[in-house]
Amino acid sequence: MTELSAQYSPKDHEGDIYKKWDASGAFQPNEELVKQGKKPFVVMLPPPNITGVLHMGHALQDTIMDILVRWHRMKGEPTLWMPGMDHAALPTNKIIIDQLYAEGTTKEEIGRDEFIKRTQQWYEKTGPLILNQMKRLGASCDWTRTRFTMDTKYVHAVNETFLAYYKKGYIYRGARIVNWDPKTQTTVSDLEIDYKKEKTPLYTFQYGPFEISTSRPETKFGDKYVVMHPDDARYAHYKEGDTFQAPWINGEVTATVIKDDSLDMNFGTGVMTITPWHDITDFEIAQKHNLDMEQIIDFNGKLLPIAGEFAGMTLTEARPKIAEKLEKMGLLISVDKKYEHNVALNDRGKGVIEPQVMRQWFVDMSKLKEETIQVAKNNKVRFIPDRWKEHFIDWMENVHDWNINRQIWLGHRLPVWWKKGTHGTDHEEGNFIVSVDPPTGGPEGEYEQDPDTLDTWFSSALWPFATLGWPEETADLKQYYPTSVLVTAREILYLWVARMIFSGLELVRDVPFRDVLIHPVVLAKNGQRMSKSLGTGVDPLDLIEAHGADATRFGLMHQMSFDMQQMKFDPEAIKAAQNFANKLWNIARFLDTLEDRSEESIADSWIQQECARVAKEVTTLLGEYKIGEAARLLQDFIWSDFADWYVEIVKREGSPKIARAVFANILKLLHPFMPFITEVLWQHIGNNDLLIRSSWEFEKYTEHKDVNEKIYVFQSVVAALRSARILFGINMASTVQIYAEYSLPMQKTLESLAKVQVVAEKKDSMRSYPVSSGGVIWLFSDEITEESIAHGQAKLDVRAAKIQATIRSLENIISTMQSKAPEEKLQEKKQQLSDMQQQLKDIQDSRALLVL
RNA sequence: GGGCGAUUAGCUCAGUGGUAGAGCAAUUCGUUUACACCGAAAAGGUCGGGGGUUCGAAUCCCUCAUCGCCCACCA
Repeated sequence: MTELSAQYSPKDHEGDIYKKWDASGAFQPNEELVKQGKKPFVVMLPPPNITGVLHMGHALQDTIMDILVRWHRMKGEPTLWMPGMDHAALPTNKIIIDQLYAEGTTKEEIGRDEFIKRTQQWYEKTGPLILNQMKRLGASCDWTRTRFTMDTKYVHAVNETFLAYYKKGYIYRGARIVNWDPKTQTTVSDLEIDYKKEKTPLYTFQYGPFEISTSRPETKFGDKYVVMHPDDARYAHYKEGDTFQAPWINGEVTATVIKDDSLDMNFGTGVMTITPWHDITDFEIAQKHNLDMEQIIDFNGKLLPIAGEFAGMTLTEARPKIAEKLEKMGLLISVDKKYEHNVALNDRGKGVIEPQVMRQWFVDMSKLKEETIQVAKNNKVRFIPDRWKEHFIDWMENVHDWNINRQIWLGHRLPVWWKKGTHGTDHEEGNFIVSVDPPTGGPEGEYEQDPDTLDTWFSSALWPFATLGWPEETADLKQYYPTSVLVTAREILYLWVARMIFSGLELVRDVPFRDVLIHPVVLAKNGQRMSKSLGTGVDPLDLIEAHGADATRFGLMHQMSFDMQQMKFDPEAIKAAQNFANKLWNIARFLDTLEDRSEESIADSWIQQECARVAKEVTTLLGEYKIGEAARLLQDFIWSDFADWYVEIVKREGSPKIARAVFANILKLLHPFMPFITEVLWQHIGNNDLLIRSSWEFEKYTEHKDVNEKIYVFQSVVAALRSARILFGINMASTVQIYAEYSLPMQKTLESLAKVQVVAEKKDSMRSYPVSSGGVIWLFSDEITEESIAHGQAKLDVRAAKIQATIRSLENIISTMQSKAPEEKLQEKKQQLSDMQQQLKDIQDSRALLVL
């Protein structure tokens, strides 16, 4: 057995241990067990962006998954944690375009094929970075099954999905208003928009007989409808369809009155004009009433010829000029400069969204949502914490159709083939074929593939089954679908989780996972978002480097609870966890030096019993996903009970053999949380097998009240002696004589631990001191002086006052409980009261004796 | 506008009706069969404010305040 260094140095072990695990095949599910019919435990890694690097959110999420996975593996379940990456269409697209720009070229210049080649090269270069970072953290994924959303098979699954949805009529092409981002030249889904508050002047203009307010005069060129609420008394004399002439920006217009109940009568004048092509609610009104629509703004955010003299200007240029012109025409009534409204920005790149009416591909959600709502309602998919269930159902019930195509080159190209020259024209109808493979020949001539690609989430939605081989009926798919639990962040509940559920239900006919575990958001300690620009970011790899992977994991778990929506991350927690790891290390080091003796003490029974209790509780807690609580319980048990009490006792009496056996169980219990150090120590104490593959089996817990009682007396006597020593100012080095009126458990050990000598008879010169478990002990030391007695008296008064307060409250409780509470509870309180009264008496007695 | 969460010791947080807790920091003491990344002791809190229910509230209810997040988006 090699000697352990005085301190645990993670760097000396983590790399080797990880290699051992990986080489042993422990990361792969045990297929034998699957064949025997054992239910597998399966987790899909939410695929990180291939462009990404590990941040604290990942570290938290990966640790949670790894703990669950390691625990289930130890419980003897065939366990699969499937890793992979997402192609991250938008961020990668931007990176490649920037690279091309730096080289003085553009994507148009190099062409689509070359562009795709470049992205593939780039993927190969950066590919595994984040997965390798996960390995540093100890993630026990089955790397032989690593998947990427651009794998050939995965691409096939995406195409098959599109085809399947199309055949069922769930995918349609239609002219709808979409969120267009002129900056990145693509559409964006509703979920990927951020709103920013901005102060914008709110202009009120005269429009025929009406006053209308707008913050966007630059969109108003083509407005020819005024809308008001049908119940608005102010405008009751106008009828739907009435027309009137109004002088407007570029001359006289004929406007029509429309009544619609979606209007807010209390806003402004209660009348507005609409711009259906560039405003979502206006579009809805126009559709409802079958009104004309006209495009005002082009796809670069510039005004079209309809704007007359303003054509070609950007919106920001045009706005003040138009307001000025209307003012000169005498149509400007007022300007509210303090008006605040929300500006829609693209999450990625922060381009200002300019709604446009475009022909796009949509997924019709009306049918798909039904079953998804059902599985949430009947808990076939459980949300943890369950408060998210209602949110989820609410959102699902109000879900809009999903715009799935994007105007970028990077991603999964739509399996749609257009008769040459028809895409994007007015002759689209009937001129396309949806097919995984390109249509061959045909009398109609050549086809060309739709230029657009699919929303990244369209492919991510297939993750739980496309990774397992769907649409083929592979063995993996049969064995490992549905998966057990999805661990994810709140922010992608709709974006991703919802879409996986309806995709799984629709395509594989079962839910993709049973439980959805939603973890808190990691914030900086001051409550700010972690970000590089704010300087609040913490790099988990720096933490691993400085404190070790185990400490990083354990520190995070120690701080975490699923009940929180956010956790303010304190790096001190990682440092504390490092100290804990070192403590564990040194316990092992001490046990090495302990020579065998063939005796047992009650402390041995006690620690075995406590370990069994903790094992039982940790098992229960993990089963309820209470990982933070389990971590805290383990640390408390190992540090306070095992190290501070039991190890001190076993130095002096008892069975080193039992000490080692309990320690081995501790390593097992702690392994899911701190895999590296526990594995190192497991090897060190002479195990040939790997801890990662050991079994989660422990002694059955049975409570021995007599043992507990003796340990309690022992601990309280030792504590009393320590207090007394300080109170009476007795030097730590000198031995104190004591006499107790009752038998002391583990007397020899107690003498050594508390530096006392137990004498057989009470001497007159002894001073009394109360023990919290009841009774007094008597002690003598030459060092007790008049002054220290006075000090002791004062302290005892303080303690007596506290006990008196407790007694009063207990008496209160008992007197009011008499009639209502159950007898058992009453007895418990009565017992507590009599204990307290005894303690108070002991203190009063000892105080009196001190005065003597 | 709607919703969710948080508010407990200097800091980060446990604590779901019955004697207010942990870790870290700060204080004092201490090298003893591993660990000073340690041990021991002592200190620190009218549980965000107000009201209510109850014999009894950090805990349940109402209300207000502050902070954070999510959803919707109204000219």
